[in-house]
Amino acid sequence: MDTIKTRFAPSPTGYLHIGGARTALFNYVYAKHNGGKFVLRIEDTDFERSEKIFEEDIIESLRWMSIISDEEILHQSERLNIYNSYVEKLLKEGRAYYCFCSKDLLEEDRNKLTAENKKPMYVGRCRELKPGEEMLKTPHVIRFKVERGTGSATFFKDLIRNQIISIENKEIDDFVIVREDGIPTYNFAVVIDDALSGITHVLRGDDHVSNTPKQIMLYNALGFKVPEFAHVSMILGSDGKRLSKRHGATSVIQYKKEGFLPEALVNYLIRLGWSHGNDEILSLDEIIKFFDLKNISKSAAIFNTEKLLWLNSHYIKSKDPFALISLINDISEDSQARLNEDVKTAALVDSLKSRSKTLVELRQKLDFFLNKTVEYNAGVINEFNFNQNDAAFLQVFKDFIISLDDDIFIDGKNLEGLKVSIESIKNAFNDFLSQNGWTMKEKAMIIRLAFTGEKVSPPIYEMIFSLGKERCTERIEAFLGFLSGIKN
RNA sequence: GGCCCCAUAGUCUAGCGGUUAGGACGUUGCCCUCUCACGGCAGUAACACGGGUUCGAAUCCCGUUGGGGCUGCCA
Repeated sequence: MDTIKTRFAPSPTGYLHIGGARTALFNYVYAKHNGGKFVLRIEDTDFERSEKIFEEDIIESLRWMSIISDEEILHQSERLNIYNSYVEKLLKEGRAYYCFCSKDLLEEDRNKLTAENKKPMYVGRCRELKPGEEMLKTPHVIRFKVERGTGSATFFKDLIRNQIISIENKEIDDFVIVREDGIPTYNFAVVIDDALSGITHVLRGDDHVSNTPKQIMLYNALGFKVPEFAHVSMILGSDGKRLSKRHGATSVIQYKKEGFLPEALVNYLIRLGWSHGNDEILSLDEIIKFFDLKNISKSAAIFNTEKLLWLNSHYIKSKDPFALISLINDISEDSQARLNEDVKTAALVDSLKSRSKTLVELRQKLDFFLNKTVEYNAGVINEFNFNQNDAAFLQVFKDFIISLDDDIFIDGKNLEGLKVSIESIKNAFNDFLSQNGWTMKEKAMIIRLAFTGEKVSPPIYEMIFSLGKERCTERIEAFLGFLSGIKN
């Protein structure tokens, strides 16, 4: 048996969307599971809509998900003369013919057939034509001559359904294989490329099932070995309709920008339509290890952002804070300050990572720390009836901060040291509270508000550590000032 | 319209002739707790419908309904 080889062949007419990403993933893990090869091919024969930036986006998005081509990436636009030689062959053997019907005429035919409630197909006007030299100088396309024997059908076994799908030839048009501009169409180029590059298994979207018989005819006419086919169901939007921009982010790059980790997207996408028992959390390596076409679902799946967010928060939680800092910096806008890769930032990131579903959200929660000063909001603060006693507490608390041992506030990247520091702050603070007969519960909120201006914040100890003595005392004073302002 | 495909909770799924129909997301309640989270525990909710086949069908067959795809000189 041949070594298994799969491919992902997108057209660079848009950013890589999650449906394509899932197809690429299926191809990649199937090849890898079987010790085979995965290749990428750019189907850029639609010159009108293909753009280089989309191609770059596709490659970069796949690379981000760790999906990398095992061979040089092919471009159909560079293989035009290869296709030509095969067209000649078909023409010579009478398996293809020139068609001079104008687009208007075809349109007319189609309308007529549709009006009669018939399938709009090419009527075969030029099928038996023997054009001379002069005629060939006029605009024409080349069509494949589909065998018309009564009852003739084309079939293939779909590996996902594990079932033969058969389509009668009368349902299939004499489809165009070379356009008027001499560029081959998808159905033609794809067959030649797959055959020539030795693709053994074609895993693609459900939307290609009706193309498959056409392609099989071409494989046979060209004398190529027909590969195996597996058609994966599509991803639908929350309303059960085909996924589109209406459903929010659809491109891989958008998910990256919104703070998703590639592990989460990969895990989500593979579980959308494939399963391994009750396993939910799967690394790429595990997916490759367990992957089997038998476990791919036949039905379409609705994309569910909630579950993706859950997986993303899972992977965020499992990461080292310094790794998170650099991931956040990677996706930060130019206008945003870069996070320092120091233990002060790491302390907060570490406590915030279980509170964030995306990297973007995590970064937002760091705003209070990144900003020079705090904006206090009377509305929020008035929800708590602070009085003179609270102001007095803050004064004492400030003294407590100042009294803290300077050795606690370490620098560098020492996470072990961080644990010790947090423990020291915790112990000192608890002593401070109990000596005065106070509890954490009754004092936490005012401290939180003083440090951040918000009702929600990272834990107090981490904030004391990360802000440091000076910024803590500054904020306490600023808050005290604000409090006296709203009292008057 | 024609052709093809699909059908277990709101969502993703396990199941492959005999199960109290399992897991996960979400959601609800409780516990933990300095806020918010995390975590733990508990609850919630499904075999689209109708016929067969069979001692027995979520599982096999047929039909209905519903959904999706294709019906381009796009891929």
